[in-house]
Amino acid sequence: MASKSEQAYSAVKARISDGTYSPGHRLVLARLAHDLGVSVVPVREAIRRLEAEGLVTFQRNIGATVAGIDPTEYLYTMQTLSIVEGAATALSAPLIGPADIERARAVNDEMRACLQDFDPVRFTRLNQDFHGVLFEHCPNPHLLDLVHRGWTRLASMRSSTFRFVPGRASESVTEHDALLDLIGSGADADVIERAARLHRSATLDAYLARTGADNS
Amino acid sequence: MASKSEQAYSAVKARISDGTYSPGHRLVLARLAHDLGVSVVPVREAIRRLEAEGLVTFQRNIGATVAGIDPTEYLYTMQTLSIVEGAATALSAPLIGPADIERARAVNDEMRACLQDFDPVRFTRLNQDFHGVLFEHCPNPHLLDLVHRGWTRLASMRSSTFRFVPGRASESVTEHDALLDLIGSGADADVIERAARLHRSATLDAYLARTGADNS
DNA sequence: GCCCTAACGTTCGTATACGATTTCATATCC
DNA sequence: GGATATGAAATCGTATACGAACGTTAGGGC
Repeated sequence: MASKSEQAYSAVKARISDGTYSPGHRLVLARLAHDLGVSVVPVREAIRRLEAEGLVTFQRNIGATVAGIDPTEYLYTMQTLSIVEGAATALSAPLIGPADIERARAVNDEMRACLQDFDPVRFTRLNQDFHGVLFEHCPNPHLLDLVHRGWTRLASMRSSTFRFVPGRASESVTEHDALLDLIGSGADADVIERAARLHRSATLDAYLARTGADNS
Repeated sequence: MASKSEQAYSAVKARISDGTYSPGHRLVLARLAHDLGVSVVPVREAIRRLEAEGLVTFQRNIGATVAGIDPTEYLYTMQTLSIVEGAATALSAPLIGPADIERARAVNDEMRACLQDFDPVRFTRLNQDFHGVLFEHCPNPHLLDLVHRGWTRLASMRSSTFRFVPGRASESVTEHDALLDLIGSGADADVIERAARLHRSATLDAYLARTGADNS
């Protein structure tokens, strides 16, 4: 059995990711401890871990709250993610075989099929599966960890994802195919890195364009 | 006054960075608590934070040990650092003014002077100061945080730094000047990013060449 | 009517205590 | 003699308890 700390960590993280605890929600240690059936010490540890990942903000003698979806935070996260995802893709590319590309292609076809009856949660999941196949052979686990942290952060503010820019989803699927072509043809690492980075930052640009339009 | 957790965190981190606790050193909670004059709960929190930063490894029901200087870990950290430093430099470049460049140049001159009577600790500190000036205006705090985490990781295994490849230090100083020239001349972000990334990965390459020579 | 102050309740911070798990040494059996 | 089981010691994991800090509200003074 996992430790109580792990339980608390997973439980709170899940509730943040699925939206049960919205941004700004106050996380009272004693209350969480009661709800989860454990004492406050493991809950404290869980909260501090979540703080280290940027999912909650913690103020001494005040308490923890679920981290907000500040647009600038979103920008920072997406920009950082574009950098580490791009590098991780480029590093992984030489190790990706034809079988992997076939699997990625299959996932991408599912994403294309998902464009009708658009389900943002399912689409996001498939998107992670797609890039997961690419990163499977990533030779640098540290870099991969940074990618996963970025994904987790995005999940906690997932109201800011594809849901907001539906047109971006179909572009994304097209770019996936192009990326697979590049990898399959053994393109230079520089070219692959640039493509992967732009793939992510284009989503950010679409978001910025949309919010810019809203403000005008 | 800072909380006991903070005290414990800073104290243990400092002792890891300055080498008091060498890699592999076992960190016993009760012992640390006694030495620091606090109880075990704050020490636990401190250890978990250090674990999140990768400075210590923690095994359930077994305990914590100072993270090792596994050569592959060094490789991962340096490679990741080359990526995030490169990107951070490129993002910061447009915001760096002539006064900043002058300051960076002054720090680099200090580094050049430091090449005689080589003091690796001082040199590493000046190196961080140099890049610190460059990152001062970095528009993405997340990215900057990743850079700082990388530096901290390197500090914990600083026996793997310039001390091992003395010839690399003078190259580094020369590259610093070239980098400042690039930034001052308003070069493209791509060019600056590539130069900054190579600047870091060249140190890694020098290390790999040296250890490779040792093994043959 | 408004502001300042003080007391209250809520929540966090830390210490202590006890139960759970692992490890190592020793003794016993094959 | 070697391998395995058993015990004790060490260490971690968690619960509970109490003290400290913060925010809020009620009361009094201006």
